[in-house]
Amino acid sequence: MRKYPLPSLDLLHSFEAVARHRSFTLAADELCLTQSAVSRQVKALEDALGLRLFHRLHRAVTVTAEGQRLFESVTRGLDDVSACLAALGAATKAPS
Amino acid sequence: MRKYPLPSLDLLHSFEAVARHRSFTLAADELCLTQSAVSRQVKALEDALGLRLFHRLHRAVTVTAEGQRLFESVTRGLDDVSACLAALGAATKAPS
DNA sequence: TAAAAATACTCCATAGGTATTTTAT
DNA sequence: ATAAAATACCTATGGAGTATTTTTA
Repeated sequence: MRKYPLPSLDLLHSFEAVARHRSFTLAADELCLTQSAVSRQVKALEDALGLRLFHRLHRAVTVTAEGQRLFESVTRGLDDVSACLAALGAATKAPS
Repeated sequence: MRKYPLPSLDLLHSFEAVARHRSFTLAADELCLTQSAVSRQVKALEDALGLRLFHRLHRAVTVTAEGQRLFESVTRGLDDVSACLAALGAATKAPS
């Protein structure tokens, strides 16, 4: 009886970065990970949700309709939490 | 140049469960983890943020003022993402 | 070709379990 | 004495890196 049947939230964080940059490589830079790791994270998220989130094109990545909806939702959430932490004067060091 | 200097979002998820249940043990049950693991996750989050989030009392756990603010913010975010995923018909299986 | 994503392979850090101790009443 | 959280210790897993392959314009 879990209130939130959610996927790993860390995967959502990576998803958000990819959607924002429209690039796995740039997202990886921001997240201090390799392109390889981000690629697998996004795949893991898509598998967990049973949704395709990105269109992999030749030299571009675009979000699917579902991806766009999720992106907006996650962005709202991260913005909100981020603002909350800033207001609380929380340390802003990156995770691990 | 990371847009969101956020802690591990998975830790926020556990934090939210503990704050809601006011219990590490019950949160652990919900999260399919042990009390031990949840205790360490919350400690890791508090360390990462440099904030004390809970008052550990004798037979009760209560959130601090900062914890309450964060709890409200995280709850909003999780509710929103959760609703979004439900609307998209995403699979609801738990993460790994 | 070239630029970007996917993947095979490997490794090891660390997340989590078990068992125990501590705490507070 | 009890119930809950913290912690020491250990182990296995899976997350991440490197190197390579695939894709497609």
